[in-house]
Amino acid sequence: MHTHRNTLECLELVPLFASLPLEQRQAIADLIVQQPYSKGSTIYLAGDEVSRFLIVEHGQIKITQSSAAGNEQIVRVLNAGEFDGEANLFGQTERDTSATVLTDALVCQINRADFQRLLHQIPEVAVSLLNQMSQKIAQLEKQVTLTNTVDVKGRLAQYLVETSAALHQESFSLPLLKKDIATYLGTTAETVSRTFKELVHEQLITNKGRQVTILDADGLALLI
Amino acid sequence: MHTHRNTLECLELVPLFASLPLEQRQAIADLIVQQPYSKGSTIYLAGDEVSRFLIVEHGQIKITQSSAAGNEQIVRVLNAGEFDGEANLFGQTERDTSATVLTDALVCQINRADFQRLLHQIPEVAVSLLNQMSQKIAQLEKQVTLTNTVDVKGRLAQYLVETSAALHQESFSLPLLKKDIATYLGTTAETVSRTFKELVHEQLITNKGRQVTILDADGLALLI
DNA sequence: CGGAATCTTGAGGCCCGTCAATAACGGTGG
DNA sequence: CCACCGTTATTGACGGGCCTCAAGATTCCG
Repeated sequence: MHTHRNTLECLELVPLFASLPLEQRQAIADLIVQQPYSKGSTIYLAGDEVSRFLIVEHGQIKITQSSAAGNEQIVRVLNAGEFDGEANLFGQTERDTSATVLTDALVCQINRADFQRLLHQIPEVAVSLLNQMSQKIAQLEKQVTLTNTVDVKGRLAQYLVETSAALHQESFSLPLLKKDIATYLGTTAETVSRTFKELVHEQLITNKGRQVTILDADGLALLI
Repeated sequence: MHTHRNTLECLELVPLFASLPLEQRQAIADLIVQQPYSKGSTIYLAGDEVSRFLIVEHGQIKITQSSAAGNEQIVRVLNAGEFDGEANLFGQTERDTSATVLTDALVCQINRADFQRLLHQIPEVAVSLLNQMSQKIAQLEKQVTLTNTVDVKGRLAQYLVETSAALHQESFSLPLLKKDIATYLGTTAETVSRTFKELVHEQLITNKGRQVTILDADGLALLI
């Protein structure tokens, strides 16, 4: 038995399917399994054989990858409406990343075979997915360039501006722990702590605990 | 007038289209325009309005991105059979990267409208493209993790192993200038030079000019 | 052959990673 | 409500990897 109304809601907030006519969305909704995850739980680990496509209905999920030395690196953070697992719809069945739940989350999942059928039956889904994936590629390329050419202060500035934009407010609560911000930026918690202090001292932001306010977005942009 | 046989050849060596039946490949071949580029020439620059999908038939092309400070960063190198420009088939019409020809190259191009039509007419093309793009995403994620968690020596080791594998030989001529290897690895020419010396000293490789021979692939892998 | 680009080598300094210890938080149970 | 504990954050000292600057050597190519 599917909880039909709920899975439809999930589809509606996802850009990937939002443009489809209702009839097609309903057909897709029947393929979806909803699953809640609580904060701190693991959705999958690197090496797992998981061939499901997943969409975040609400909550936040971090996707991490570990180096041979065992260092954890955050590859990206999924927010509501974002998806993961497209690589596992094709050849690759084994995950090379892990997914951990940052805040209580609701996740919609479609299994590999169903999704494959969907791609062939509804070309618009494939085109829409291509569109989303091309954006993801562009964003990853920017991230590569950023970490290779900009110092930690600039990367933190970039992260704060970006986060502020995503939340549509210049005063906000950090969605990640500072130690997670550190691995996302390719640095350490100590350096992040010191860099926050610098930015505060230069009156570009205020920061008390997890609360951040952007005072001078232009000044931050100059650091990037 | 199309040079029918030539454009077909281009399709055949590209994984993106290789699995299609001949009839469909011929239809696609009619949409393709072939263009030769000479070493050092520019295919497009960041900011250009280029809405063409391009496939490398032979030769090498480097895709670069510049930071605000003006530092050039190599995002990736296209070899024969690889493609670029998928982001410009959808919303984004303006390039945010530049493409420069490393060795004399032959490039097949399809314009945006034709390719869009193709995606809707032949679902296999869309699925195949999704597959390729998902691999690109996985590779970019690995690169992000690598540059963030591994030191220059490890990154150079990784680059050499990867290049050796791509060329199917353990003794080869570097496809990139060392200064380009530097920007690809997110470091400087000086550091690359010193690191080569280290690897030679540790008898993991030999290196005379542009010529490199891998002596101990396992030893290199330990550095990653 | 000659000029330009690339590569190498050295010296010096700074960013940032590591180690270590303390402080501040945040959730839990009495 | 507060005491308690584990987690997270801060701060300092120190060292090392790598960037910068500068000069010379080598290669590339017309």
